[in-house]
Amino acid sequence: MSETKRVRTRFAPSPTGYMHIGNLRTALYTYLIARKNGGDFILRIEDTDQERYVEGAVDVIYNTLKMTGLNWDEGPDIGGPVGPYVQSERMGMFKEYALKLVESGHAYYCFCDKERLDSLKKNEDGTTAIAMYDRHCRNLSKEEVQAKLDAGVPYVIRQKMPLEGTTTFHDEVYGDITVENAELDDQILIKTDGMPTYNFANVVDDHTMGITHVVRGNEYLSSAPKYNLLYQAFGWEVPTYIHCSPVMKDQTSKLSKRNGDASFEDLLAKGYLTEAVVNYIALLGWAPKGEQEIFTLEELAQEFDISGISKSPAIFDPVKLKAINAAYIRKMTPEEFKEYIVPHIQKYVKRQDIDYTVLASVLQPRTELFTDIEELIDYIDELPEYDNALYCHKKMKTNEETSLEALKAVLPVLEGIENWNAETIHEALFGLIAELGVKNGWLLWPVRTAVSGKPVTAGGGVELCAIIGKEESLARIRKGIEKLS
RNA sequence: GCUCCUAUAGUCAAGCGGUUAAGACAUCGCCCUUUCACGGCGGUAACACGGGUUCGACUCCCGUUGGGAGUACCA
Repeated sequence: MSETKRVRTRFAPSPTGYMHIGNLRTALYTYLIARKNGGDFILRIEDTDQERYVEGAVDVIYNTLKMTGLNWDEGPDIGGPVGPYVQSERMGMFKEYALKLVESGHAYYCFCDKERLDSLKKNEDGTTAIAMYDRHCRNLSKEEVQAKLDAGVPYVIRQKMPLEGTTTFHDEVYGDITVENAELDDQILIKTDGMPTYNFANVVDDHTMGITHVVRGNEYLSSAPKYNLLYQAFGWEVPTYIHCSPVMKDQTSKLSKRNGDASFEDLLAKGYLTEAVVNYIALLGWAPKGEQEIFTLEELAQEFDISGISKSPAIFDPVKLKAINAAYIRKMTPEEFKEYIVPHIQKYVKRQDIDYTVLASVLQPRTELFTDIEELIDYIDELPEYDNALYCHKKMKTNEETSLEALKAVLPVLEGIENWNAETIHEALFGLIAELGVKNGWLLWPVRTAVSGKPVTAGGGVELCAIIGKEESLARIRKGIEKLS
């Protein structure tokens, strides 16, 4: 292992139409490892499966990575020294590499047809047999091979696995893993159509692109020994492997498209901030050294360490995501939050002549997701129907009588305010409180109730009045007085 | 079936043979307070089980059980 070799990582998604959270996490870790080490982050599109190709899927990949800030240094759109970066454009080279392996005795031609292969997978009694190729063509003589080739018999090229001994590979998160070579299937490298299988293309691509750290899901853990053998057969340096455990929906099932919460897009649609999502998934399967949990992407690039990646599957917890989202919202400046929330307020509130600044300020500490705000602002357009019982509050020492008294005292004071805003209202009402020598709640609770008609609101009486304006506030207080009389 | 991986509170997780077994989210209580939040303080809650190894195991080994993955001319 050369210490000075520049770190190069790659994210190699298949364009399947949406960005799975587990995939995005892999992309994030891949990116972070490159950045942490001052290396290159490469994007390679693995589109060799024409059947699964989805229109526009590549854009989803681009857009997601851009939005989350996972900027790539080389990729299909920006090029780079080891292109092309789209696998389907690299097809020409693989067969040559496979032929080299045939020559060196690490691979061989196989002429078995599908029928014969299928028959191997079933026992005479119909039960499923060991799903391994029986190596029928492994020992054909040069002449036999040539004869079949000349006759134009379709073939594949298979990897020739050692029959005995063991193969050990090293993974940065799982450590050394050893398997019996006898367990390894003589996997297909080149298909009948001359195209490489994923397993083969991946190794060749990673090597020719100079990838030093391979980050991927741990579903590849079992194929890693085969990869290693391939690298060795070519005489190539084996990259550093980092296998990540899956992201789960619950104890037994993976996060899936069906659940509607598996993709990055879905999360955004639910109201989550991209920074919060990135922050959360970083934590899902990785633990920072210290106790800080809220990180910007730049901070993550500093803090990230492979040793913090965990081995067991992690369950995606929307509640924790929500808490992190809330932390991001509280971290915004009041101006940022206002800018962010006003468009959402306008989805639910028709009136335009309200004090958005005060409204935003009372909403900010109470908003975890912007989709939560609807019921916090539903009193603005019109006063909800409410029962006089709402005026009774034990702790505030209020009841219908005291409330009537309070509202009657409040009305003229508010009427007298020229410049209607939160400060002047506060000043006026607290002046009245001092004058009457009553508890804050005794006066303010009825105001809040009369103005909102709700038992729970974002903001107190002063803020509510400021938000809905003088005219509307006075009208609602008069209505309250009327109801209580 | 076979092979590989994995196992600390409800969840994410720290821990690398000797700890009062961190922290965060959730939950509960208190304080603050014009409601609810926010904020502050505190509480409940975990080493899956059984064998070893060791003076000593959450930590190492072996099983069992639970969970995940692989076993394609898909990626």
